[in-house]
Amino acid sequence: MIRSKNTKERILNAGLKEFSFHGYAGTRMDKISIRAKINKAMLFYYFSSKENLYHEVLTHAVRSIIPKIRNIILLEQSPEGFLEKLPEVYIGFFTKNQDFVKMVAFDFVQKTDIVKAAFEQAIGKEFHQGPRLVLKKIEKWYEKGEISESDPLQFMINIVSLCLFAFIARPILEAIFNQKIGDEQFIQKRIKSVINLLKQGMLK
Amino acid sequence: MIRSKNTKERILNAGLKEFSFHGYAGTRMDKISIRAKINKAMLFYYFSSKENLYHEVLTHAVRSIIPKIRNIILLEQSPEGFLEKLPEVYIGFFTKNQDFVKMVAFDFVQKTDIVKAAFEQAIGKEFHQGPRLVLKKIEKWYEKGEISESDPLQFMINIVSLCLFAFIARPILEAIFNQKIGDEQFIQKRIKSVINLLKQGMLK
DNA sequence: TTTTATATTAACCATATGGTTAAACCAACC
DNA sequence: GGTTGGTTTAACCATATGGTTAATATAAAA
Repeated sequence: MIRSKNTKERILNAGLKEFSFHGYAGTRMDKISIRAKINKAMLFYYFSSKENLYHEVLTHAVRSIIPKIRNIILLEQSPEGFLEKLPEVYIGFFTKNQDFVKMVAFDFVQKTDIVKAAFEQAIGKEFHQGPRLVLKKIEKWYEKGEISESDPLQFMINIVSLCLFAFIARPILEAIFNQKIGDEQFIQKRIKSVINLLKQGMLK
Repeated sequence: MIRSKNTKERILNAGLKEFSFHGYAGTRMDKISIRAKINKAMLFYYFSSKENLYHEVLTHAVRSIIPKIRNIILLEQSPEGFLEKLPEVYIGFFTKNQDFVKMVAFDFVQKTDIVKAAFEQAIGKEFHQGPRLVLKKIEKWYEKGEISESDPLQFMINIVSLCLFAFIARPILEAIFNQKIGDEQFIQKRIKSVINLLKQGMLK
């Protein structure tokens, strides 16, 4: 036992990298094993199947982001604070976890069941309650006349779009506009731009 | 000849559907042939390889969107008009071409070379010139004091993010917020919300 | 009607790929 | 030292998959 107790973790890391580069269908089990520097059979020894490994990799990654976001999303009581802190935390996380973002992005497009399941499992009951509470909170802000967007869903989509899209579409944006995206300078500009737009555009 | 002169088109349509559902790696050639109701060998007879078929499907689709966007993006001279018309055209197109959006979205994440090549081929020289001109135009708007965002790249990313993200992330957004996205009502709300946010948030 | 060139198909092929197995390995416990 | 039980590996397997081929069907030209 314990011959190399980090084997499982090595597989998880290698899996994240491979899945994020090639998506579920495009990922090869032996490539993962090569990256993890172990025999391919170990993948099945520890994770029994490709689908299960994928699920575990995803759950593993999701668990690391939830707490950070939850605090802001649930605790922040003013729309100003909400619109100032969320972009910073979101973008900061996405910048430092581009593999994770890529992997989830693949699932945005389809395979929703697996991401959904991973989120549900990682978050627990709050998975359903959380979003509902947030939407309610936003609704109240509008009723009190603190924000100009009447539809809380649109309000949230606006925020998430601005924070996430650039990092998902990074390669194509770089190709079209012929500029580097993702370096420190860009990140700082992006955060500022998003916060400005959101505050000026949605606060009353 | 001409036994069924729409065979090629049938393949392209079936290809678009399959690629948009499963991505490049996840798409099976025989599934395409089944959907197109022809023998699998026809795919190779007309398109010689999976990669080439993918490329043709993409180019085919890209060609249909370019002219619409180009007009607004190049001809519109006022930031108000720009921010009012772009979201309507973008979102309108994305709504009516969700398969295309899905397919390109897969490539956003990686495989950029192929999308880029398809765009380049479909657009021609303007591929490089177009974006540069737009950025310059935006820069001038800022210099004249007509908009508040100083960085033209951020300006464009803000617009595209707000227009596109919801349609790419649709499945996961529906799962998290437990609401339908994509019906006529949502689309109209989305267009309004985006235009409002952009005008209020970026115009001076 | 025969010829010709394209369109279409069923059967086939080589290889890639997810997954299995049986044996070897190795650390700890007796 | 020998036994035990989790760990690791090389070799193997069944099937899926992109791609080919050779034969056939068919519309139009001769």
